[in-house]
Amino acid sequence: MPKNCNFIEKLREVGLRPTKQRVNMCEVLFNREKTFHFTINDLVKMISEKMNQKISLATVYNTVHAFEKKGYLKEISIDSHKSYFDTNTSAHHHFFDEDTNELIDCDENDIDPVNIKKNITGKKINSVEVLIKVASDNHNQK
Amino acid sequence: MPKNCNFIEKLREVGLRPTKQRVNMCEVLFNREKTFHFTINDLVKMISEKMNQKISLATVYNTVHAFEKKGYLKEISIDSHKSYFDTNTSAHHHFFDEDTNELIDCDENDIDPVNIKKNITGKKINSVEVLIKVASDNHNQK
DNA sequence: AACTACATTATAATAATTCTAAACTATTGA
DNA sequence: TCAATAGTTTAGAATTATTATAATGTAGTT
Ligand SMILES: [Mn+2]
Ligand SMILES: [Mn+2]
Ligand SMILES: [Zn+2]
Ligand SMILES: [Zn+2]
Repeated sequence: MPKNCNFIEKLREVGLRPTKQRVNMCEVLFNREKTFHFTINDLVKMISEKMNQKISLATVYNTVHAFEKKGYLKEISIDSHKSYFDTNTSAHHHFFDEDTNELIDCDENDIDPVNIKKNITGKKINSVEVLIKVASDNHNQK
Repeated sequence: MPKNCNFIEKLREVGLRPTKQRVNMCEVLFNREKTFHFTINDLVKMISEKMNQKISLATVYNTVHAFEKKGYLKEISIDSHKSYFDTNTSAHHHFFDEDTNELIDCDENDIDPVNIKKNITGKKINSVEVLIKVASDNHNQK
């Protein structure tokens, strides 16, 4: 999202009350050039630092889930026991760097579209996600 | 794995002591026709029932991780806060039925090989996993 | 301003997982 | 054969992530 979005408007549009906490979170999450990945704990720290005031952990959970439900955020699953969230809500794939535990977006050009030839009968495909685990070229095995 | 494997031998081969608990777990996990997916809690129940005696939760965790390290099991990540494990350790992809929370193996023929055109520089690809989330054809959205 | 619905908060509760340290067991080799 | 040793199991405590609770606060409406 571009700079100087009117987050109050944006929140109203999707039916979320523009409370101080939610607007703050919008600033931290969306008022930047590039999308990024974060954990809840990352986010709590970012908000506390940027806004220079405390925010309740429960509020961060609630608000992140509110944003997720409204399509502002996506949850990404990795072989870890943490939830990662993504401000890039378009359908895309990921590299996961096992050396650094970093989640990296695949570019459109990095990977060909996944071709599913046969689906489960009577079911609709809701999403297709590819996770490519990488590590340094050495003798590194997970 | 076929029936009547000598699990004691198998465990020794990979350097795991064939303790009573490990052999029991092998029976439950591998002495069957088809591979399957399970959570730790599933497994504790299965072992307790089949062996008709208690097993410590910590032992199940330890042993599952020991098996995972030795390549007997694979961990599968889903957008849930539970770990699923898989007795099918070959490289394969999954459907996840969001109606039933069931994890289903993709068949070789269900999906074309994933073509990665550009990898992260200096990194080796350790795994490529596709997760296809499906739900009943109705007005079901996650 | 007052009312109402919704949101935030601190804190407690729950759930999954890991840690601890004592008791136990498989393996080795005298 | 049997003690020594290294590795394993166990119950329970600790840790971590997440969710629930219920009191307090705030946004939107009249
Ligand atoms: Mn979640
Ligand atoms: Mn795990
Ligand atoms: Zn992403
Ligand atoms: Zn599988």
